[in-house]
Amino acid sequence: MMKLDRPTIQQATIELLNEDGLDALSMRTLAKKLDVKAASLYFHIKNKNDLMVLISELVSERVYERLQKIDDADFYVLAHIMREELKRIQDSPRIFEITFPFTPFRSRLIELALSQFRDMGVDESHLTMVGNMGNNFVLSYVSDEQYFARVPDQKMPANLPEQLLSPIDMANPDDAFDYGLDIFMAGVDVKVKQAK
Amino acid sequence: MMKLDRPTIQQATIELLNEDGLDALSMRTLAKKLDVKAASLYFHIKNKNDLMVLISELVSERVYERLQKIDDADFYVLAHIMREELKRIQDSPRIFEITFPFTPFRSRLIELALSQFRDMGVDESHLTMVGNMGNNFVLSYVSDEQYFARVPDQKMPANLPEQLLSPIDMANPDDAFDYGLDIFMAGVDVKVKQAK
DNA sequence: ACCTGAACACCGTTCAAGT
DNA sequence: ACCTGAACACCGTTCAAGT
Repeated sequence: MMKLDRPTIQQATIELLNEDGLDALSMRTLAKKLDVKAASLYFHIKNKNDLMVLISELVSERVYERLQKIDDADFYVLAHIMREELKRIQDSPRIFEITFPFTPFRSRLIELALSQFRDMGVDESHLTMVGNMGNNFVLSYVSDEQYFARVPDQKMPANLPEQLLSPIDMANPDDAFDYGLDIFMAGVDVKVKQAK
Repeated sequence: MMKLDRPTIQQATIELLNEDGLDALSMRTLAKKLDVKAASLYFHIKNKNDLMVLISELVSERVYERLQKIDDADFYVLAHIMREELKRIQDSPRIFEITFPFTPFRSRLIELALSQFRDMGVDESHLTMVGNMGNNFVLSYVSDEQYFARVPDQKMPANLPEQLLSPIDMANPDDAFDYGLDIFMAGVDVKVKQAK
């Protein structure tokens, strides 16, 4: 029916991810969704890893484009936009974790974050550490959000100390994200001032 | 030859991980290493996920036992010991990420970390957030360490801005870890004082 | 009690062959 | 140029059958 091309494959991949998650995504299920045979996909994409990179690049591009429209965006802004775009695709944080990080748009985001930290006063020798840490914070946070949104409450252990971890206080996930981001940014600030 | 039991399987799994990594670990390769057929493994363990949990529990137990011997261990100590034990098994951070977190020893570690943060003055409503963040920091850090130790330098892009990211400044990975941990702990401190 | 042969229902990927 | 049938070399898991 529909002509098969990379954007179509990309779109179907995202739909499949949002329906059943990364573990259910195979070249065969993807082909079935597109009413095509698995082998056909290989005419348009090199392999499955390529497909994963395509997704991480799409997310990175969306984040990058949104940031272009904002003047003087700091890491607070970057982190919030990144989280929003990651949340649009189920398991996208895991995809970021398993793919090679230095693809075009993702590299630009890294450069951007690094320049933001440089502006905060972080010295060169610690820049990549801080950049990685900021990146990992956002990825892990959204990964946890998506994980606990899927794990049914019953599977949570009932004998936890004072019910502390039940739904991982995802009651106010937005506040919790801001709180964590504050911790990170305040910590960076302290270290910058210490160095002076 | 050797009698097959859970500890033997556990040991072989760790050796296989340290030789070829998680992606190369299959029930069949594991069986081959033990001079046994894949089906035999299922007499001793429920399934592959069970095996992954076994590994995460082993690491957690080692961390827990070491912490028991230290009086007044704070999160600095916990994080350092956790990193050391994670580093002993290739891809163990990824195993932590894909397995259910509330297993016996791992739960104890979580409780321990939470009580450490409580002692620092973190209030109940933010405890799990801070606990998750500390946990994610250590896991992501070791994951990155192991990742960049395996990716050959040639695969790194040559056109990065000022060579900033080349070996991800893994020149002094220990200092970088301390720096990141300082950021986190200092940030927590700031937020605690803010709340007062 | 412990192990295996054989099978089932999947994978990712390749490639000659079709249109 | 684009798609497919068929195959290859793998997976995790089950289970009747063997000892």
